[in-house]
Amino acid sequence: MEDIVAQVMRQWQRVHPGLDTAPMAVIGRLNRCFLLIQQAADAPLREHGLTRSEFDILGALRRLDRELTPSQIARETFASGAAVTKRLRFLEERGLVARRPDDRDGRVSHLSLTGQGRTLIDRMLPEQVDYDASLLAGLAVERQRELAELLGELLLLLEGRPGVRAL
Amino acid sequence: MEDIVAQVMRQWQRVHPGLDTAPMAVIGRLNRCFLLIQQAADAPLREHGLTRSEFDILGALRRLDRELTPSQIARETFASGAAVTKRLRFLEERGLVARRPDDRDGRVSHLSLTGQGRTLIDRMLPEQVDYDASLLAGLAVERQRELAELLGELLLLLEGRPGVRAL
DNA sequence: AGCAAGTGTTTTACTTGTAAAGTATATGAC
DNA sequence: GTCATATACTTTACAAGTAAAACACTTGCT
Repeated sequence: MEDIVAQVMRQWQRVHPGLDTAPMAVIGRLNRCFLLIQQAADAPLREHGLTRSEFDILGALRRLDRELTPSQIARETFASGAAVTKRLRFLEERGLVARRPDDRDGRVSHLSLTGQGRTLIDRMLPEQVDYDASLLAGLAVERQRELAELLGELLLLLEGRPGVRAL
Repeated sequence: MEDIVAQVMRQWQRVHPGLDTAPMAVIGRLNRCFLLIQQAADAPLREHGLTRSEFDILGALRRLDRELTPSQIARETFASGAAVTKRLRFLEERGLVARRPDDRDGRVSHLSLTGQGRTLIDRMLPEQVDYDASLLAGLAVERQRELAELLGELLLLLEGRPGVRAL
């Protein structure tokens, strides 16, 4: 049986016989897997009234286990400053994060999880991981490991480019 | 050297020692690879004044090599009908696709590439494939093949779910 | 024929994200 | 001290997508 990307590659071969479609086999599939996974995995978040991006902010605050400034959050979650501003407003209004001014630098503020925020992320995270695991469940564990390793190689490569960096 | 997702996994391990972070190794990396690739690969499209989604419509018309209705385009490009309507308006205004009414069914129209549209996609496609190839170039060909195969397995699995289907 | 139900497409109202400009504060040269 | 420049963050104006409603037409039942 053939996946949708293999079908698309064959269609291209028919109209452009000379074309080397090999890169599509990786990148097309990666795109398609991403979209299907995202669609599936965002559903449980919606039930808690959060978008993926908001969840990522709570996650960053929890896993780094300390206060973060808006720009640190932007870097950690690979988001623009403007996007972080909006999300923090929402998370503050919902009482999930709290803001504290910096003592020395008036431009900066520090965000932390409230009790409620921490409770929420600690409930959601295992849910999310389990859900992710269920999406992969049809793949043998050894295949999952191979896939993780190959994606790690690729990611390291892509991170080497001009692109964004963490922390 | 460690990729960003491996770092995040270690951070989670520190604050939640019991947590099985293995699913993140696949899904987190897949997400991150997707975002970096998208960011990189969309740049050449912008130079031609197209978004990825508009490019996908031209691509579908080219590779299927026949007229398509808006709903066929929606299915082929995994987009909502509303999104397709907007994109077709833009592509028509730019003279890249042409619309023709159906003889028998007044609700339906048929879209085809104009000469200009076909010239554009035939120029862009090899560019895009080459660009994709360059993103993967740091990975040995054999590793690329393995990655494509594993992603194909995963994709087949994910397509089996309730989700969207092609053609 | 006439109407209920279904299908194909577009429109509307809204959400989310971005780039660029704007605001406020800090830093270093003089 | 004060000014130019840099930094941190927010606001604004806009782009692009969606879900649900609206619209237009077709189909099949009677």
